[in-house]
Amino acid sequence: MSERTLNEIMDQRREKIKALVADGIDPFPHNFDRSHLTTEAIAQFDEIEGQAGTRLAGRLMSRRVMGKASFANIMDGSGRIQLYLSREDLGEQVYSMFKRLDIGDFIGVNGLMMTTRTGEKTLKVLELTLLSKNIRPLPNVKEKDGQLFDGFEDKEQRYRKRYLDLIVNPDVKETFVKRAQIYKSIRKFFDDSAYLEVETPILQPLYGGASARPFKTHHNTLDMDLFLRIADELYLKRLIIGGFEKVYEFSRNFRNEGMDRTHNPEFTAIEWYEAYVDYFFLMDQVEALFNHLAKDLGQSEFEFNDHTIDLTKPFKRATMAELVQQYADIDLATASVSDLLKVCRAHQIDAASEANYGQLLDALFDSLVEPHLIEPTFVTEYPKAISPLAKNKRGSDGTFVERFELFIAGNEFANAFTELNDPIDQRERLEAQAALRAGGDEEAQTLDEDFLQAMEYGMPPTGGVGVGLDRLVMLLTGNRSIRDVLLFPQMRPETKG
RNA sequence: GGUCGCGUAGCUCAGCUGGUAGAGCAGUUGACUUUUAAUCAAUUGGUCGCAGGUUCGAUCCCUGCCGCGAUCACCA
Repeated sequence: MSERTLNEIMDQRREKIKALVADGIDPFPHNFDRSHLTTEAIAQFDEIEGQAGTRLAGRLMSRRVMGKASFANIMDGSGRIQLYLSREDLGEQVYSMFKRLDIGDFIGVNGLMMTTRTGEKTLKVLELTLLSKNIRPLPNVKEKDGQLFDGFEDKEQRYRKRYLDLIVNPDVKETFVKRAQIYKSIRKFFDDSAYLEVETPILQPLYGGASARPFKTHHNTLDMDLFLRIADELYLKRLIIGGFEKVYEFSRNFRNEGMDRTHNPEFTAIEWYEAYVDYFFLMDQVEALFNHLAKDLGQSEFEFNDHTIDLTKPFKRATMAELVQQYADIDLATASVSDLLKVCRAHQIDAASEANYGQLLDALFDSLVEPHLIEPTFVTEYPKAISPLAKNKRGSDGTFVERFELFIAGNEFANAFTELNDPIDQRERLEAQAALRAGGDEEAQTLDEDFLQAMEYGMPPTGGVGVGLDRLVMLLTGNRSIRDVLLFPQMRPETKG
């Protein structure tokens, strides 16, 4: 990093500030009254053309000085507009101040709309006010007809300095505007169905509701360790027990695990719970939610991971066993645990020799089936062994539970079950998880005594769903990396050497 | 965590399997009153990611480290 060169540029700009102050110009005034956004001024051109008093503000993005007259572009939150400035209109002093401005400065202008010889709607500037001085050079970007030249493309720097990315790369802004639309659309979906939006603790004395390793922190006054939540499930269920019959939460979760294209240490899930419904209801509801999102975004097909996904067609449904049977080519009606282990070994699938039927089925599913699930597909009937919070499949021998996951383009998008509400069964299952933990499984769930007590007071039949929101945003915005849908993705600290 | 690739000016990139670096833009100075990646002329700017090693000599070859990307393993 050549600090020296950069410092020269920055020194020059600091000197400019001193010179401006010496001339009685405030480089950082406190406000500016705008009459229009840049895009409004263009859209309302016919009404305001030629009328003085059009006041715009924004960041100076480019400049073309031709002696006594200049063109420039400013950018505000809505877009860009061209300015025309001349010595004749501004006077010697202001015009020469303009010539000493830098790309990146904020300015306010007052003038009138006109059309240039080449037909571009342009503000002819009669008054110019410096609003904020830049001292650090912006990435140098040329733009023509919406096309960018040179630009700011270093992925690492774009994530580290997202503010620059937002200034310079317009589609980045679009992704986050869309993310906000998606949140709004989800809220509307649930609010319109009489759901209550709730907030539950992020700092938890025990963590649960998912299988993952947590972040740990410490509260000084209480002198106790706390965990950042890995899921909000157990708290939402307490609310169902408490009598809120439909609740949802946008839950920022934290998992102390690996990072890659689809995993950030903190991420957002939406979870919702509804009393008296089962997973059949939830499947229809999830499908309706995805439909609703597609409709709100005005789109039915989405490009994601090299696939075109239609969210408005009916989603497929199949049991996990059917899919494993199909893709692993085994007859599950007769296959024993050791048969499943053999198939795992044959496909080089990592499986412990003491793994049970459910774990092996899940391992086969992950490796052999998941990648094939491109069209939206509900996979139903999960093994009980990997689902400690889900209710037994009705009319079955207890191997399977009433659970489904939604897969799109080989990725999981939703996880839901008919919730286990039998406090005796729940206690046994969490005790089994605790035994696994004692045996060294760091991801096994903890036994939350307060949660079990809550359930002992009685919990109605309930259905619950979790959807990974970041992945959903990836799907709906066509981004391949979770970092592209998070404004400030987690990065390793940048150190010298 | 494993494997592969990348890291050169503020930005975008060249740099011959070794002789201590170039361009465009940005910046600075000058010309130019309808340009739009404005143009023209001149000019500043570099610990070539960091640390070692090989060599008379390293941006280039080797080793380690740091960061990023892709991919595999685990998770949403």
